[in-house]
Amino acid sequence: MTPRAPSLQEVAALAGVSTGTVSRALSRPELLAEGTRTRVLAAVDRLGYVRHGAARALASRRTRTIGAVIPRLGASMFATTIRGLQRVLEADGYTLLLAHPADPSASSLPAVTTLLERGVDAVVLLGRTHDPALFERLRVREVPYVLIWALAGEASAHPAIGFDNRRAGRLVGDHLVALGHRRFAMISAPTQENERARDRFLGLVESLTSVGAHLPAAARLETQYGYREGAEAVDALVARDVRFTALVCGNDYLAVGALAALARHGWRVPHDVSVVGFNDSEFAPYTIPALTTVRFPIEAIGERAASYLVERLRGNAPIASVELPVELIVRDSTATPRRGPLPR
Amino acid sequence: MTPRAPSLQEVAALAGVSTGTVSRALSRPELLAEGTRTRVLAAVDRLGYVRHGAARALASRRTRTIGAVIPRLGASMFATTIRGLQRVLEADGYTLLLAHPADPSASSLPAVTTLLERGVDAVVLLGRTHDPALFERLRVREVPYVLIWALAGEASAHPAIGFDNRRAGRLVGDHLVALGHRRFAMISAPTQENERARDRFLGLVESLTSVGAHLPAAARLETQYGYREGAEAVDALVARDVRFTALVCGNDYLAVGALAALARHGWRVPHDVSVVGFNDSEFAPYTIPALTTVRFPIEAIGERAASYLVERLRGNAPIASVELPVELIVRDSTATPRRGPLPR
DNA sequence: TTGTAGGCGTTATCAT
DNA sequence: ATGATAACGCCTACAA
Repeated sequence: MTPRAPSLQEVAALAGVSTGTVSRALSRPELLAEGTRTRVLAAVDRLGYVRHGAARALASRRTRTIGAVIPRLGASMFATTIRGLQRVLEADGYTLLLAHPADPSASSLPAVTTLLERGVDAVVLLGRTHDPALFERLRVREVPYVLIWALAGEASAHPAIGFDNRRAGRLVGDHLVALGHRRFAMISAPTQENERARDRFLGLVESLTSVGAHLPAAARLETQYGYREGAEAVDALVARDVRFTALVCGNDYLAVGALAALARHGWRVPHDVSVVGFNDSEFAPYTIPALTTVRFPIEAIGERAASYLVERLRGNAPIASVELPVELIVRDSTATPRRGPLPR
Repeated sequence: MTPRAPSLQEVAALAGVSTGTVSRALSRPELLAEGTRTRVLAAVDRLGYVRHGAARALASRRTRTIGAVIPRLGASMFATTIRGLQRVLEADGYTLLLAHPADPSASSLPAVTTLLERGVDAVVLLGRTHDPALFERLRVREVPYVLIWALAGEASAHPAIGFDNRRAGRLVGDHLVALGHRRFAMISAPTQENERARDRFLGLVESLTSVGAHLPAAARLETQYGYREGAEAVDALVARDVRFTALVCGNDYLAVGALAALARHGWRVPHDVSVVGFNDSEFAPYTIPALTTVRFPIEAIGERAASYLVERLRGNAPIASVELPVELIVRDSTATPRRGPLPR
């Protein structure tokens, strides 16, 4: 009648062995004699026994749990990365514990503290900008960690797995410049608080200034990622009477929204305007006519981060930092250069 | 020099009190005398003490952890729901533990087992289709749970929080029928394995058959969610020479991809074809010209599920089942009925 | 190959 | 308001 979950003791009693043997049957079955093992596992099965994680953790000083601090979950790019993480971790018997800062630009220290309380064996941090106290905490406790969507060397010596957003920005700039564009506009996330948006912007500018092309302040809009926002940004550019022949969109949602708005204003892509987007999402907009895209290895980031940590926890010293490749998928190479959109 | 994390003992020693007092200072500070409390908290601070979750869990038989089984993470709809979950849970001191079935249509039982091993206080399950053995496990252990993206009464008496996909399908059908449409096409996820896709489809058909409108087999395409897939589906419909004046897309990614492909084929929306999408993602495509959309409360699902469980864990008996409203956002009401697209 | 027993760091109960 | 102490359920030496 007692609905309490069965314990090791009870399994041991039923199988006629000691608790130690049951424990071994579950974690290192190869150490047991064939007969004992089957008998024990049968008892486990019969009782529907499930190991007690907290007790295991307390005794073994390991939780087989990995924590991840992810702001802006809901933006599907990070969700896809998490899926990569989870897939690999699960294969090694780890579970993923999620935490997020109160607000995307807030400190991750409280989130990390939560994770440490939970006893995570390792931590995944998104981005490169973090409170130094946070790293100190991790160091003191000797908890391995890795940054994702960030690059080592970017003002930090932490292990990191990601790609170069700045290089991606340059890639876009170089492509458009080569097509003959000189007047640009850009819609992006707030560069102040979003380091990835900032890098993409900086890379673009780097490329443009090298050939004397323009990206005047009036042609730069910062907004949240989303279809609606992309469309509204284009409306704003039109309202401001900004002239440009190339529009760079900080991610693919913005790009798709922008395309719709451009069509509404009667501008043809790529005849009147070239449009380029950075492809954060898992739903690649490659087939949208004329939209050129930078493609990122978003799921690979998660997978690599997971393998790195798993290796670390095995006591190995895997390669600490990985820069994954970015790729430009060109859809507007034919028409160069454009007439340029006219004000309304 | 020992990098071991400080324990309750050490804090107690430093503060000159017993471990019990330190424990209370952290969980129920109001029980302590003003002076003792500050003294203890100072010691906590000084040592950088962090509670040991496993030990806490072992002693208190509570982990303050909630598990969620989410297939297809990466599809941003679920990510947004998770964010809702997490936001509310965090406010009550809970942490979210993620698990997922090996493959979206596989049993969730192993995932739930993992979570139970971790000692989760409650479980969130996505969808209504689950192994009965799973519910049995939860019942035996008296672990509260709730289904999300599902409705109670849908062949189950489990607590559930979601919306009626079937009703959403009817909503779309009724709208299009009222506009005068009689020839339909639909692009959706595989209805065999995706219960939400199936419900949307069934609802649509329900509405159509009531007025004798068509949705012939040749006009139904099943594919994965994505821009590319939406575009390819339209190409396939064209290739098959299917005639329709209304196209229903199973989610918004498909819809956006389809719109692009329709444009490529020279069909104007909504002049030649009405297009409707179900809005799963957080990036609402409402501003895309002429795209009519069914909007779902995806984040609210997570929030409600979290509050429900938190209340349950507090020992209350909150309302078990919630049906959230869906909303049709019409963008094609003016033009009725259409000429209908011509084959290529 | 299997059993035994000493922790692991809290919480909760019971005194005081 | 505070202290002492017995669980909590398992893992892991170590012994047999």
